[in-house]
Amino acid sequence: MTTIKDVARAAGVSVSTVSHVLSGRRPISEPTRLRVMEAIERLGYRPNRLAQGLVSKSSRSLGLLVPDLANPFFGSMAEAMEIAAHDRGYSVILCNTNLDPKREADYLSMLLSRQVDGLLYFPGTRVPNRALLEAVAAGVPVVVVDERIDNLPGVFVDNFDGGRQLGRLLAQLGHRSLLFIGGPEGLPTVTDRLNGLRAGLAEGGRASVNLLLRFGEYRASHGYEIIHACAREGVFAAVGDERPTAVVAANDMIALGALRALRELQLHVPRDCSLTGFDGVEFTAMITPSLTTVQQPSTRVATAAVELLLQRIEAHENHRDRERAAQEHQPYADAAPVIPHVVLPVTLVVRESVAPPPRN
Amino acid sequence: MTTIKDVARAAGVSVSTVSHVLSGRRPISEPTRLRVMEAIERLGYRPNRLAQGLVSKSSRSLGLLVPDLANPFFGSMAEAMEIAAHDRGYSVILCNTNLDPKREADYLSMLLSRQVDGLLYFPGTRVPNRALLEAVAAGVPVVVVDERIDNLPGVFVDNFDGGRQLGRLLAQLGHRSLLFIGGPEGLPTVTDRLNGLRAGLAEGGRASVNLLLRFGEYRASHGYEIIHACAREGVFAAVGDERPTAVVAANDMIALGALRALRELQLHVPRDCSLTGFDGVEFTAMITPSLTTVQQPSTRVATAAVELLLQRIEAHENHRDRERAAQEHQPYADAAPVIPHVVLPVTLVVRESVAPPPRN
DNA sequence: CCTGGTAATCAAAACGTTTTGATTTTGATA
DNA sequence: TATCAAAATCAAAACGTTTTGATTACCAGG
Repeated sequence: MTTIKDVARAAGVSVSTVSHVLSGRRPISEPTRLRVMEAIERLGYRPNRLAQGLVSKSSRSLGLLVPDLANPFFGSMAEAMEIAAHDRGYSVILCNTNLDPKREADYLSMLLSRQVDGLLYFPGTRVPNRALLEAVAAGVPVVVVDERIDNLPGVFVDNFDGGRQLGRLLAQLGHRSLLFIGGPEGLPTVTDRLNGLRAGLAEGGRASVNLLLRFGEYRASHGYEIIHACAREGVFAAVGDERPTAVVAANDMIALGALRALRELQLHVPRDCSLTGFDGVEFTAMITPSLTTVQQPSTRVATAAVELLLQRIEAHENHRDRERAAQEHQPYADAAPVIPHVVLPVTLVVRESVAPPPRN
Repeated sequence: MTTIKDVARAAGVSVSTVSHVLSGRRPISEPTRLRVMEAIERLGYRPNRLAQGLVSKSSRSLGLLVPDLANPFFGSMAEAMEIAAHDRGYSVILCNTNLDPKREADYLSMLLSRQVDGLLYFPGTRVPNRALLEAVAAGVPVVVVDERIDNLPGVFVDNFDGGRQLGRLLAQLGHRSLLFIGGPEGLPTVTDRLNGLRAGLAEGGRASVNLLLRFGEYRASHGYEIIHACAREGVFAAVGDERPTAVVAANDMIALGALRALRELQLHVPRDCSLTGFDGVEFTAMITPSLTTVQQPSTRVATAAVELLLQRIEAHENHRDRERAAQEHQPYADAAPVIPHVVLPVTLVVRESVAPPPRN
């Protein structure tokens, strides 16, 4: 490894001069600058970020905690976030939590050890992770994404509105009996989408709709099993308003599994039963039938999250500096601790998987 | 931040004693050990990995360069790799190359700055990236995954065999005219799968098969467009052995797009045309019709890649140490520079998307 | 009762940077 | 020509660790 010392020696200047050439924090004469640059080039010098981080107390990296990268929703989110972070000079340390609180705690500790400047966190469970709250208490800037946690800053989509648009659509088509397959019960995304759905159905003129609720995981297998379980219970053999004529899945993966199961039950989508998803991942446009879903602006969500996190990081650093400068007196209490929640709009994408209910 | 110094002071011992308690490299008396541990606990001390890395010259982190996380194939690979790395005490820095050589070079430089111990690299183009080769030349251990690069160590699946199994299957079903939709022309995975396909067809008794070749990108849109383009050229209107009765896609994404297009052309899969994919990502089991594909053991590939990389890293470190110890004489030339290539087996998964060709 | 090895501890150097105070040089102004 | 500020440079401290002699205390073997 060639170090800044080697460069200094090669250029015949002091170490600090090389540093100043690189950072531009102090004026350097043109001839010296050129000599230094030449030496850097010639020796292939690359500053050691560990050393930089040690003195600057900032690693210029973010921790990304995500439940399940195999899910393309999280995949594209992670991709967009990494790109946004890279654009602003930050690296991303990937952590696969698998929704396991133990793993999360483990990762959090590692990330703090690595002096990350901030955390991008996808919650996957209802109760906020203890270790996360400790990290927040320890002063690490955090932005929560996708799933709301009340007193933490975050970026989300308007899940209620998405649900409402679905509800209106289905009501207008004439559906009076729905099966809602949620993710984990009580999770804000699930609850908001469901409440939105109810509101939309009401707006669509269906005052009283038969709404069957099931909860579980955000996975294809869950959608698949719920449908089969319902079938075993005779749900789809019922008549009149007892029989659901549409399945509303809380996300696209669940819908995918449900679609598979419906097909195995010889229920044609959308002829015998409509189906909707949520998130709008790429494959929903490609499958047969193409899936009616609510599209999240994933890139915008990801960018907004990184943006917000970097803002917080800067604020945090300034705060620390100010504290250090004026440690003897507290001139004014901290400004109102507003917790920013960015909410982005969603778009209903109507595709082949919905139709009026069968009449019989 | 509480540092090792604070702990030392609190426990009434020297800094090096604390370090030895933590590392176990020198004996420490039980009472002292307990006092130190208590202080660590009480102060919530967490060693600063930047500082550790600076002195140990190892950041205990790996760079992961992946073309496109939105693709669930790469998503699950990345997930499995991160988990394997984490299990062995390494963190993963995520880099989204998007197949852009400029971005790759950029990331590589950043990763070297960050003193990563090794690189996990998914090549996406035929010509190996210049910057990557420079990194290798600079002595950074690299393991290439999925796509072969001849003189770099790597982990791959038996693409030829996968192609062959598909060929045998289709030949046995009676197909005599196929459309192969590849990824980028010349890419080893594409070529191997195609050559395997040919071999399989021959083995299956179809000495001469009409094989129409198209190349492009590993994306759904590519499969979609190729099918439509072929239709415009009248490929599917041809008669006899001119008309392909099966479409072999070089991966699942292409197959997904092709399926969509075939459906738009009113060609039923598999009645009018069979279809196969490659990789075996989760959704292939869920779509309609479920997709016949070649399953990669992604977790095993990922684990093997991490394993191999860590081996190389250790070897590299020992090598450096030995060099330093015995710098005056070269006792023996380096052992034969064997480039390990781990090849893992694939599994043909036959599902609904294939059938005998229509007879007419 | 000495000898030597090991256990236990400490002090100091090193890792590669940035930052800061001090010093010298330069150029313009009075 | 003397003065002063700004420009240009350097030396040294600091960041939080690990590693490595060096030192002391202890105990067993002769």
